[in-house]
Amino acid sequence: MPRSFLVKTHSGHRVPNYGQLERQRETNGACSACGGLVVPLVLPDKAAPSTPGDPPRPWDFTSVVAHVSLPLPTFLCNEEARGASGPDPLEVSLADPRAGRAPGAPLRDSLQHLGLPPLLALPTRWPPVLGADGRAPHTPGGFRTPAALARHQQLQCHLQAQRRFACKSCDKEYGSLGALKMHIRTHTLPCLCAVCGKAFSRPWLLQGHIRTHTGEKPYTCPHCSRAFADRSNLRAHLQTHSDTKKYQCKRCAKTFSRVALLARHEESSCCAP
DNA sequence: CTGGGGATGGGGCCC
DNA sequence: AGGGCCCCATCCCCA
Repeated sequence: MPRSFLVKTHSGHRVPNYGQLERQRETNGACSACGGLVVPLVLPDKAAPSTPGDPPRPWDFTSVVAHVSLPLPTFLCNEEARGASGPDPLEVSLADPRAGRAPGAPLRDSLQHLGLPPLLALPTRWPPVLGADGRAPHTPGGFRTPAALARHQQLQCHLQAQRRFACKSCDKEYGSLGALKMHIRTHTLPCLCAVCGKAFSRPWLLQGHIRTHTGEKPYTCPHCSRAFADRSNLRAHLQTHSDTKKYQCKRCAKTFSRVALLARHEESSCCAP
């Protein structure tokens, strides 16, 4: 059996000393070539006695040190992991220090080559050094505990809700950069009328204005054949043909075709109780 | 005072 | 990301 990837065994004490391994990692646990981690790995020990049918016992495993090309996240933030090409948890290479470099074959292939079941066990305590927020370094979206992930997602949700895009020319704020850019055009007025020089914020506003010069009225009322240059004005006109006006006075129940007419009525002329 | 046309502004959505 | 479009709103003016 080719076991050239084995660089350390714990024949004296079957249970690996993770504290020692972690101290080793802190001192020289990073791969000098790619910065990946060198972590303890538990593989079945074919030499250990085992009873068929019995669950494997700790002493049935041999702990080795393996080269992991990327640290494995424990809990992923969906938002941050989306779009990121994170490593397949099984795409882990085993290092052979005697060869001087990682063999390149994924751990899954190595285990299969050895006739071993895929990834019997990764040690439960091989965490990389974690930040104060529980996030594993070099692992976008990776967290050590569900609680750390939940805290992170709650914070991200809060920050997203708080994110506003403010206009520097006035005090308006918007929820997206696109909305802010659209608003900024109302200050810059980049669309100029070639006839009178009047400036507009958007091209279609300029087009509507140009119709005042050309007299074009492309929107025709189907009831009276009256034509309009603006669709909104046609819509307002259509209200005049309607029996039921859209806006109604709450005091006298009189209806109006426009909200402005209703407001004017309520402010000045409505005397009903 | 009322009704309505004309012109324009601006946010949001879709492609 | 940007343009086109929709919809709503507002102001001005006139009959």
